[in-house]
Amino acid sequence: MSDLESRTRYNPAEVEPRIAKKWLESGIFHPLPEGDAAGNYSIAIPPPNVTGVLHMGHAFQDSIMDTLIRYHRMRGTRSKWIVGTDHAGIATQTQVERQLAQEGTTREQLGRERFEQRVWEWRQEHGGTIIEQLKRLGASCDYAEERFTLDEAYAKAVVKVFVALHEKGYIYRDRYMVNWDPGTGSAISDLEVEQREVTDTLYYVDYPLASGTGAITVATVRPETMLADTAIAVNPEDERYRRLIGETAVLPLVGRKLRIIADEYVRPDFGTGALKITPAHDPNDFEIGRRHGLAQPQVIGEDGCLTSEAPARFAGMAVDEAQRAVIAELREQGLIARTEPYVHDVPFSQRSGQRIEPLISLQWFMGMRELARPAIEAVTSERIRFHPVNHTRVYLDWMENIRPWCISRQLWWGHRLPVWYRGVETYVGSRPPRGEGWRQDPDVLDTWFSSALWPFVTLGWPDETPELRAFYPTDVLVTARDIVFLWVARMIMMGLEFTGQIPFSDVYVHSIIQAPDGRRMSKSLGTGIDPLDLIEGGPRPPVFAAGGKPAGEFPAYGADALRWGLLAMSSGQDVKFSEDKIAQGQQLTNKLWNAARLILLGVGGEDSPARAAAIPTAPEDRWILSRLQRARAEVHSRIEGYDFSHAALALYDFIYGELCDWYLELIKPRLRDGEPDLAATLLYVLTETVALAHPLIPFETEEIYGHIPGAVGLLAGRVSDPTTPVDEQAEAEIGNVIVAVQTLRAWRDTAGVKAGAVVPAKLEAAGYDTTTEHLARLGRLSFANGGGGSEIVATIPIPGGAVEILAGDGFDAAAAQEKLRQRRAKLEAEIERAERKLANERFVAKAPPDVVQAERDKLARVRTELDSL
RNA sequence: GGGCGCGUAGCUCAGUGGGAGAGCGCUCGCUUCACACGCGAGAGGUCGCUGGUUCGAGCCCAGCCGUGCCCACCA
Repeated sequence: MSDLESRTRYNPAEVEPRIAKKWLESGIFHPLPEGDAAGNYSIAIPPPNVTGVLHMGHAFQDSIMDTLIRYHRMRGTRSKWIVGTDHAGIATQTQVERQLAQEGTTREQLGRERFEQRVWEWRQEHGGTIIEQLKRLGASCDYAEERFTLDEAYAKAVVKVFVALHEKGYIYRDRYMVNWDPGTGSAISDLEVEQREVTDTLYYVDYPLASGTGAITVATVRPETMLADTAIAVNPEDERYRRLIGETAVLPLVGRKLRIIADEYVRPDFGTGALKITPAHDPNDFEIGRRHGLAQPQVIGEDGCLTSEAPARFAGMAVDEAQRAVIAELREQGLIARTEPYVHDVPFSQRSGQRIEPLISLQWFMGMRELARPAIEAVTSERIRFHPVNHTRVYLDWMENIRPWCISRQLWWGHRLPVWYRGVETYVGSRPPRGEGWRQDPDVLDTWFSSALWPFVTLGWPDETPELRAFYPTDVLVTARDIVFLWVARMIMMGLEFTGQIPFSDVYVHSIIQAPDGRRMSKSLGTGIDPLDLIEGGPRPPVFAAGGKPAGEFPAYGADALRWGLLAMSSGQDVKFSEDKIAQGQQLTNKLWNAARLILLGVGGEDSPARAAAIPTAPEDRWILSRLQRARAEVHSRIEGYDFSHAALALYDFIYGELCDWYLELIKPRLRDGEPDLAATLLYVLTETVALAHPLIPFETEEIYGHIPGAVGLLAGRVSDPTTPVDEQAEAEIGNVIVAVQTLRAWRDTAGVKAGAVVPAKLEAAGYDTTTEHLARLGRLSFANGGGGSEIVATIPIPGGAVEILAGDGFDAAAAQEKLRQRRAKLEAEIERAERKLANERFVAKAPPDVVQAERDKLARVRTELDSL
């Protein structure tokens, strides 16, 4: 216990690694797969990228999940936090390719097999980083069963799912318009595309009519795609063009004849009302082309260069180069009628940051309509509930308009498609059919395909394992809203399709933590911070230096302070990161540490195990047990309602504002007297306080618990759900003392009474029979018994009456008088207001009776107080 | 274009019908024997604007202003 004596500051740097080690060795985090999911509690972690390092979003999300898991574990529910990492196709491949580039080589030079091996080696080396960081944060995951989305068992499950969905006809191959990402050289899904505002030039280009009677002018921002035009479309209702429908125009630079067609899609009020149709390079034109049976010549290839279908002089040019060349020729021929700057949204790849090149490609798709139906029903029937609820609508809107998912990726790192080709034959299965010459599809699956199976494949599916029975369905999915569609929706669909059960019953969508300047936290913007720098101390980036905080270093706040601060920051909204909240967490841990010191050192080393003293008689003891019970109820219900900021603040208010500010101050004299019943109560209160706080600030509470005489095992594994009586009478008695002491302190301050001076006084108030000594000590008064004769120099109203100050040490009588005068004025104003309100007939008639009664009570109370002055 | 949210003390944010709150910052006072990275006491808000509903509005409704995010195939 020596560190308790010597350390007046809580020292997380020393405590946390030591406690983490104890937890990991204890096996508490690894529940046996017994019972069923209905009786157990489980959460599947959103698997971080295997390449990743912990960022603030993880720290936040993991603090929430750990709070839930620890809370349920301590309530005696078998609780499992499924943990692992995601192979993260594009992200990981990009990282390793970057490394190869530094070595002066490329994946192509290495070849597929050796490249994949390199990635595995890379994973071996760096894949454990984020898991170690989770441990440092105190996350009580089941590390004994860490999963990886490319593990052998996982891969088997992925193949099984692919084959099954193919057999049902949901997975199919098609030549279709896809989002081609020139940066990664792969198709990507709609969800990986983001719109960015771009200023382009809108070119008005004249297409001469074949009849030689003039020209039709079209507007385009992508003149280079005109080389693949196959028609011009106008709105059938557009009077200006009606006579031209069915005629032909001549495609400049190419000479191809273009039919002028009518299509409702064309908006007469935009541009010239005539639209050039390029089925191979624009999603809308693709649809229009299909409707009208147009050819789909492709002039831009997957390499981002013009193909041989473009006129020879353009073939091989990069897209932007081709654009310049096309414009130059059009100008030469006088075919550009005019240009104007044009601001619009353009698709970019979230992966590579490059502008998406829409083109037609042969890819594998997954039809989602059938899978979406039960996933919609699961939410409308409230078998799955979103928190906050307004995400429900967003989910349903997206699901009801769901579109096919392009699942093939032209990458090497990932689950390779279980598809085999020989000539014109295609076979789908885990292994190639008998016979020579079968070649596997080179593509891999979108990473989210395997992620969608996470909650059940991690538990052993497709085998019927005890783990699956014990922990599936999981209870809650904790995530940010940016992957609700990408991941959550797909897990619901896949879970229902393959297990027949919802994968989780609740989805908690938490806030996104932004940098203090309101931008998103991002390493590349310089707006991110490493949570470890807050835990252990580290550089404070300039963006975080604002608000009085100097540039330089973060102090070592410790994991508990970080966790508490993050929870306190959480809300339904996005929130700006607040270092002050972390500091508040540190303040709390320090306060709790010193409260523990006072108690543990105060009760002596004697072996007095914590017990609720029979039924304590001292009002302050009954008060703290009552307040503890209320705090317990409050914190528990906040956790269960996914309201973590209020849980954190309720805990803070109890520890700081009740336990430390009042209870410990009230019992100090008794503590010095070494009263045994008090020791028992103190140890009980301390034990239950650290138990209540443990899910939020696990390290320190575990450390303190270890110092409590008679404490058994680890707090993290302690199961207890005690209740202590709520005691209204004690709450009233001590509540009055608190108000009275605060009033007296305020009076002393303004009256200029020396802070340390004990002032002679007389108590003229009811309700302090059992608490007179408390009032005297904390109010620094000495109550003269009987006597009298002394002059009353001030009267201080307190609940139930007043304290009369007798002539004592010199103080500012004028200031005291002024204080009293102010109080009187305030009381008179309140009386006036209450009287006016009660005189209002409509108020008395229409307001609820209890409100009216409360107003009457208040008026009576205030009148009494005024009279006593 | 559609949808969702936000605008409360200098800063970051609580507060969904009955007399405005927290943390930080600021001011004043305290080396009180758990904690001076502490303790005590204060100052500081026309609750974005306008109108409405109500006995009563920061809270409900409408409009406006400002601001953020999500979805969406108008060249």
